Amino acid sequence: MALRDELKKRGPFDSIEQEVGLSIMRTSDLIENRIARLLREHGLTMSQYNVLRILRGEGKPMPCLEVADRMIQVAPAITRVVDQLLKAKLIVKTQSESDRRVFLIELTPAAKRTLKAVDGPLLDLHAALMANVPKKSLKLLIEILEQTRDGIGE
Amino acid sequence: MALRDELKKRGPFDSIEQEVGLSIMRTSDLIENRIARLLREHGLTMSQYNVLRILRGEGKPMPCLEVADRMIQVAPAITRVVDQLLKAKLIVKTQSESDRRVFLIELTPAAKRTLKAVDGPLLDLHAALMANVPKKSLKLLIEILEQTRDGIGE
DNA sequence: CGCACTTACTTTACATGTAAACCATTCGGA
DNA sequence: TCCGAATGGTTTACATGTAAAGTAAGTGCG
Repeated sequence: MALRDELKKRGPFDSIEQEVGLSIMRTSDLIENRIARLLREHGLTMSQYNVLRILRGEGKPMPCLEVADRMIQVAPAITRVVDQLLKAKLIVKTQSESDRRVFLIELTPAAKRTLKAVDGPLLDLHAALMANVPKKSLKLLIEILEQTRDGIGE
Repeated sequence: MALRDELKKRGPFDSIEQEVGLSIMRTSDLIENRIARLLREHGLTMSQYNVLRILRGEGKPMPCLEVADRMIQVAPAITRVVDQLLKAKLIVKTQSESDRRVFLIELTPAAKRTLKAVDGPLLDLHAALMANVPKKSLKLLIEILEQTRDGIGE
């Protein structure tokens, strides 16, 4: 369905650029909702999952802010997510000995199990979300979006 | 820059579908941030602006939930935004006489002035955000994203 | 007529994002 | 060596999104 109808918008868009912007944001929203719902079934929120995923990718303890940096998130947000994950016993936090300002976080075995349980369904979900779009369009989409982001960079 | 580098991701993506999903979400985020910043200069948040914009589009008083519906937002969120806009004297709220459950909201002259002041800069911003992308790609983007959304619909 | 059901909102509780101010620790340089 | 600046985090305050429960006011049907 055309975006204009989805949004029950009366008039036409003011410009094609505006329509593209809204289109990207709307599509993103739909995808996020679906992913969030899947993760919720496993007791995780998006940002909690992201922290765990980054820690797994790294494979060893990481400073909080470095995790935040990879999520392109601001510091206060990480502090809270880390607190939640600590409470859920999905990570452990230790003070670095070489620099006592630094706190390192690390996955617990329980977190690793949870991640493993999420892997398959999440991959399936991504595939399902894009099932309607031919591979060729997907490649094109990646290219155009990358080009778009390059033009936005602050 | 490739998404993988932007996210400082170590390994490759697990699938092209996943990469597209992340790419859409990341691009959306960048756009939203820029728009939010512009609106903030005019004392508005995204959702406040959206409410005002919808009211202007309608041109006459509207029930709260109908506004929420067009924003694809859930009821509680609207209640709060409406409260803020009331406090900022950008809308007025009256109880419908025909159905006393319904509360109608309407723009104040101040809101109309604010909207008018935002129109130009916002249109310029949308154009600037997409300046890097050829018109043809924009049209393609709209098509592919629409196709994507059609495949997601719940 | 009267009671169950729906509708239009509001309230509360929780997760998240942003900005600004605040600690503690470390670093760099006079 | 001592002090101010930079760094790693936390806290607070505010806007937003979601879910769930509650309230007030219509609607429908026996």
